[in-house]
Amino acid sequence: MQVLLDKRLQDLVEEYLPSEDILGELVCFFSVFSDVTRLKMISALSISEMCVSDISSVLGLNQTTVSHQLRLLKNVNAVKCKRQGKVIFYSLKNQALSEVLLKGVEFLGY
Amino acid sequence: MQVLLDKRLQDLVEEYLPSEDILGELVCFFSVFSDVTRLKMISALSISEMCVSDISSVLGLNQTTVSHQLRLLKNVNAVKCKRQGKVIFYSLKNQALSEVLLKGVEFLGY
DNA sequence: TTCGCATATCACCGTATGCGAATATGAGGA
DNA sequence: TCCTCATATTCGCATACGGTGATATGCGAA
Repeated sequence: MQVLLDKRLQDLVEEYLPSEDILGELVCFFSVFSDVTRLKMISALSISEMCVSDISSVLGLNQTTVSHQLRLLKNVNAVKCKRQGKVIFYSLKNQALSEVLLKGVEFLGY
Repeated sequence: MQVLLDKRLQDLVEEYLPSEDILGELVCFFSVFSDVTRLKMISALSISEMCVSDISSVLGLNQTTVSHQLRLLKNVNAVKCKRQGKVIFYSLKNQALSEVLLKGVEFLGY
């Protein structure tokens, strides 16, 4: 195996490569977008806050599935929730989420 | 299960929800960023084109692993390659990749 | 406090994914 | 042609992940 990379480039890579910690956080963040169910949920929530039943109903998903993914989205700080009586409303925590999604659409050329 | 969503919002969601096809492509695209190994490779390639051995060497990854992930990245149009004798150089296909990565970093607050 | 309803958690299953050893391919040089 | 070397592919393994039925939790109403 013949390595062509010169020392200067190797140093550059080592300098700019994010730390293992940050890489892990990035993976968590981008994992949000790497599943069809979550993409649908993000899309829906980018239009309006909704309760679990709303999401479940409008997207035709099992309530358990929605709940499962919402916990995941909450764990990575993608959504926040507020309780209102028996109902819990979820909403996107950050505009950046929609922007990232748009970047993806842009990349695909739509 | 009590659905609170009104008809207008439901229509909006149905209108703006990307088709199953596009959702699938988005998932493929974002999957690029949802693995530490691939993130490292993208980071490295955003600095300079490199051959497989370079990537393998500078990132301390098994050659087989690198090859494996490069194929995946090529399948989703994230990288392109050019052969030069026995060596094959890989590079990012599109600036949007680095931009998306930056959006992620931005979201995390770095 | 007991009931009903919205949501969350648990437990399990099937599948997808990443890795790496062994092996194949394919290009240049002898 | 045959050998070498860079890269790709195959295959099997271990693990992670998504979905879902059964069940738990927590809140409001009665």
